[in-house]
Amino acid sequence: MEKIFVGFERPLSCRTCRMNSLCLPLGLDADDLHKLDRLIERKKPLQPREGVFFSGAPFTSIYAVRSGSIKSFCIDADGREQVTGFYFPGEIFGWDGLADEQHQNTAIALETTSICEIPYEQLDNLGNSIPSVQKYVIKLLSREINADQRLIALLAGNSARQKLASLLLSISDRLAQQGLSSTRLWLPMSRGEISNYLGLTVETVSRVLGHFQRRKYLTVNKKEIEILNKQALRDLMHRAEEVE
Amino acid sequence: MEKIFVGFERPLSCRTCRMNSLCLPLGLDADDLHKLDRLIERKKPLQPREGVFFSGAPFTSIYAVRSGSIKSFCIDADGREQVTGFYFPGEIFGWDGLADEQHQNTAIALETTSICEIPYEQLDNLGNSIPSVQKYVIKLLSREINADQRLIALLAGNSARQKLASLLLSISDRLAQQGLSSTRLWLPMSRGEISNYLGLTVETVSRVLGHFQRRKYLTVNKKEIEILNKQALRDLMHRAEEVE
DNA sequence: AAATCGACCTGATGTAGATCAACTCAAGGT
DNA sequence: ACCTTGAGTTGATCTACATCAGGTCGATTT
Repeated sequence: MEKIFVGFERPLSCRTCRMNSLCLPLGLDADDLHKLDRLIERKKPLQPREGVFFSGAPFTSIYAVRSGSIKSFCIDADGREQVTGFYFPGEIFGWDGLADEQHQNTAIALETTSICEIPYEQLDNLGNSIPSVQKYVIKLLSREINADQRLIALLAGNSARQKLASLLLSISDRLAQQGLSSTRLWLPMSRGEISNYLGLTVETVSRVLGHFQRRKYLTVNKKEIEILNKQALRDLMHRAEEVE
Repeated sequence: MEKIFVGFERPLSCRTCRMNSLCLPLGLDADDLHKLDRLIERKKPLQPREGVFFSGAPFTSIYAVRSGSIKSFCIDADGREQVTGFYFPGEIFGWDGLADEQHQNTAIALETTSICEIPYEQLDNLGNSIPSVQKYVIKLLSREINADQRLIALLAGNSARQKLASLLLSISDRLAQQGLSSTRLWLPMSRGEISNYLGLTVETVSRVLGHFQRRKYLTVNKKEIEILNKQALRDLMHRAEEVE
């Protein structure tokens, strides 16, 4: 009684999913993979702005992005939204609910997005019989910690140009990992979401993009970015000053 | 064949350690607790500025602070130090090495500090036979993620006053958790370390402390802080503006 | 006790990025 | 076709914080 997927994408199982080297590369044998397969729910695609989970909701699952993109954010004490992450295909999100069994963040789709839902309790049970599953969960969590700490370092000690260069390069790298172009990118999030994430204002993001364009580091066409001089952006992140 | 601890502190075992409700509250029975006990090394106290592990070193263990305090930091591409965390008694650090089996950060003692070393491989093995150990490791990691995300929100969207108020309240709360005073605190780190952590300069930290003092929110005497009006600091974090 | 040093404070000035305001442009709606 | 709406850009101005430049103080050295 195989579950049949009816959308426009058809990774019928984790076995044939082109993400499986990114998403849950557990080194499972065919039998275990089958077990994993059965617990993962391939949900129907999310509409743009549709929510995956909401702040305060009980934690039940983690999620893998299959296509599209996700932003997660929290609302702090004074009611302002704070974007905490963007997630692209092959990436896993939703860990924020694990500590207190209740989500801290809200996660919404930035565009039409399909995701796999992985019920945590079942993953946990699977982990009891297959030790590598637990280990992989731990590895994913520690990667999230490293990513967050990189962001902390970025926010604490860098200029607007450095922050934006860093974000663009990060997105470029992450898209490249799934075999997409690393130089022509489509930004699924708005300028407001970028600026919020980086601790800047929309105007500054706009001006920095203009600056990069004048310098011929890239071209901007609405949400489409073409990176022309990746090295210049990389240099910018290291040397604090730009050479004229 | 009990292990005898010869320092000036004597939590002979996790069983009698006054931290055990914070450090590893695993709900283990006497037998399992004994197993845990045997793998934990209680190291001799660290001198101020002495290192626990260094960036690039292979990951072998995680560590619990028994007394004193730790700062962790990384050196980014352009050679600048970036403080990524402060750790107080009852808190666990060292997770940053798990993802790549190699530490991203360096951790040093801020004062005379004693720590417990928990070899990760052995903890992992213990986890194979006692499921709650794995689960607790996962919980600790997800707490670290939540803490990092709070810091991200703080760095991205707040003023110098809000950042400093937030740090002081966080330290106050964490000291209170171990039954110490939440109003009289000793800051083990320098102004430079605080400013670096918060993405500010020493001068700004100094001026903000001066400002808080003039407002009678607290008194400052070198590294000794007495909080006089905790509510004012809390208000500051929420309402962006101060009432005159 | 004089000199050195490092951590911290304080004042004057500079500036990156915020804020305020006006405008363009594309997408819907009527 | 006209109006509305919201995202994005651009320019003028403002300001929180950085930077620069002295200071004080206490600990350590000579």
